[in-house]
Amino acid sequence: MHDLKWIRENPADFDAALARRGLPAQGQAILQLDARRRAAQTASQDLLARRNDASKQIGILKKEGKDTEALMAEVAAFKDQIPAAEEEEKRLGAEIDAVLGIIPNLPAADVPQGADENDNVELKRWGSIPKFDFTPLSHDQLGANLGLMDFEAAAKLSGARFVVLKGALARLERALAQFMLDFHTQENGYTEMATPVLVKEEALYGTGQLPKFAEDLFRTTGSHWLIPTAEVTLTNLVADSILDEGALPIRMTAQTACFRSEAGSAGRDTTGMIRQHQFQKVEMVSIAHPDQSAEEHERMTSGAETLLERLGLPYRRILLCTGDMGFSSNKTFDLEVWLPAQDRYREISSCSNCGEFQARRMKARFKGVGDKNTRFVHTLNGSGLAVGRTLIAVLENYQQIDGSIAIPVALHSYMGGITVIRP
RNA sequence: GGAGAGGUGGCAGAGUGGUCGAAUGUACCUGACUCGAAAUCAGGCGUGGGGGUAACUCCACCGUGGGUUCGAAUCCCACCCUCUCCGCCA
Repeated sequence: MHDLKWIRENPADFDAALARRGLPAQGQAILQLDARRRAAQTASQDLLARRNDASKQIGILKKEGKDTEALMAEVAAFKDQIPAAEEEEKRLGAEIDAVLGIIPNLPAADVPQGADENDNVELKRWGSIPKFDFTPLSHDQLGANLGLMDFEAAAKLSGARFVVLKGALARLERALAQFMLDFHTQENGYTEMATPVLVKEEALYGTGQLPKFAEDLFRTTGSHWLIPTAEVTLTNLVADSILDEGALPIRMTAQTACFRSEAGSAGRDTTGMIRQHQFQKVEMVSIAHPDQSAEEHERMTSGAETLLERLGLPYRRILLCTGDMGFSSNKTFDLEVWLPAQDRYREISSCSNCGEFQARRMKARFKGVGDKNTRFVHTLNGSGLAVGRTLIAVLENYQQIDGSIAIPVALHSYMGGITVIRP
């Protein structure tokens, strides 16, 4: 959500930033609506003020035992205008909200201009790409050969884009999540949280998934929606609050199942575990002071990188261009892990600074000691990491010629003595 | 699911139709006293929005949404949430 006041004062900057996102100018249209809304507000408030004043007089007169007939008649004369005036104000307000609610965050100044992922900028690479003296298999082939990854069983239960893991692979998924959580909580300053995965519409509005991206989500027949990421629950924990400045930054992490309809992804990544309707993810969320959010963004991304490094998985860091960034983000780093069978890097983490965009939508503010006004916090979120994709990366990068998987040393203590998963 | 109680400012807690955005206490901030602190005293102390260069002023908000009324924290209706007891249950 954007600041109307700011748009009023900087309509050209607003439109220029929208243009960077490939969107048409909307400043003028918004400001016209805004002017109409404020006029309606003034009109309706004027009526209310007159009514309040008259009512107060009536109260005083009655107390003095005087006649109030004349005044009451006077109020009645304009009172019936009030509902219409309020209605008009409400209608225009809703109209503005509808327009503003689907405008994405504006890109930060240092985000490169671009149309799509081809214009993203690679910032760094870590690790050496493993060389195999055999043809490396894909994770789903490896999993099937091990007899521990079953897409047909999942299809029987749930249809396409689900998986059943078994034995050591189920254990590996659990080990990875636990390894990640232990790092975040013990070394990275995050507090572990366990949150619902079913949420109300308001929460999804707060983080920006709604109203625009309803088709990407699953919803219940009741009024709940399934979260596509724990970013939704963790970030919305500070919704409708005024935090003490000293409490910032607030760092939270959670492992949850994530649910995505993958509408519009038909035909992409149809085999294997890359793109599932349900997957485990460890998420990091930071609620930061505006002055420190850039620093926090770097810190968060580094944390995700550390996990990949400890797992010995080659990756690169990408700075997303304006055309590839998510709706709520003003700057996003993606981490992409090397997948030998695909012979390319694939996204395994996305770390975004949303600035005050989400905070405005969910009214998450802070106040310093002695400050007169509240300010909006900055919200950041990042995967640390997508557990399913990390499992894929471990399988493919640590595969051996006999089809066995060597377990990265960092996971040994989590695997109950298993150091190699054999067919 | 059944029965009952309740949702008021950071917290506690008054307020059942009228100068109530809301007593009082506490916490917090400022000042006085003090070498300093405590105690004490005085003042201040919610959020969002409109108008105004400003001083300032207006509107809304007492769980949420409707309604009654000249006027609603207070009355009526619906919903949500919390607590207690009963039933069921991972």
